[in-house]
Amino acid sequence: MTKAKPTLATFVSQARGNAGLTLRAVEKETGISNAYLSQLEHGKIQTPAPQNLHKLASLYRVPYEILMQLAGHPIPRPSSDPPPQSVAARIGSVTRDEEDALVEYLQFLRQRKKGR
Amino acid sequence: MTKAKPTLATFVSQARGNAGLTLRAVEKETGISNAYLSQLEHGKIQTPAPQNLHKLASLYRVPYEILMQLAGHPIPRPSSDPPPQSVAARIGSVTRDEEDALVEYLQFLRQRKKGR
DNA sequence: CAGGTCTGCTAAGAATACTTAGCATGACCA
DNA sequence: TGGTCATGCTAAGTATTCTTAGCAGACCTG
Repeated sequence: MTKAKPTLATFVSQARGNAGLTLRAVEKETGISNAYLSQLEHGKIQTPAPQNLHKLASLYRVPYEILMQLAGHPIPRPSSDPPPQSVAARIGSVTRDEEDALVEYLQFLRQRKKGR
Repeated sequence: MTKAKPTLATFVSQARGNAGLTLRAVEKETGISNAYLSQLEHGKIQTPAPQNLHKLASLYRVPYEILMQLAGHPIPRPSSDPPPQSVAARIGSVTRDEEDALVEYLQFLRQRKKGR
């Protein structure tokens, strides 16, 4: 019952194994050097670029989101973001129309400041 | 009425303007150095880390996805092809770790669908 | 003016993603 | 045996993100 969470390294390594591809085959397909792929599968890379994760995801046919998550990258969610602290304090909770008006006002302030 | 397609630099710069924040205020909130923010707003940074884009997105109250897109990072396709059938076809031979990851992914999908 | 603070900017350095070059092992074949 | 290839790995170098340190101008206040 080991629910050991997979690391990015092990996940990518096993995914390649399942696909039955060699490092150099992956290199040929993705343009990512086999040396780098080896390092990646040995956990020596902390945060690979999303671009590369995407290439590997489509090649291995695994969800891109999972690689992103395992890499520690924030995943773009359709759900809205929580209210930001400092800005929230500045503008409080407002309707969308009020927010638009406030944005205009802030732009005006900034513009005037620049004019000086 | 010509809506010029914004670069990441201009977008982030204007977003900060709209929020009425200084570079150092953003630094204080996000932990990203003001020097780097300045470079970012002048187009001297090509692909900022998603982690940093996420911080800026929530602070400026702009969609994270937009920043990702402007930065050239691949974004997960909304719901067009959530479960890759190639993996499903292979499920009989996946490892336990991969199975766990798949379960996580399905939970993520359900939650997202529920979210909005 | 003199001194202080706030703003944005840049030069230089540190950290690290990623590549190039090449080594070691093993399989296959004459 | 000897040769050639395929495979994975590592050392060293390059490129780029991100930080630290500090400068220059604008705005105050005395």
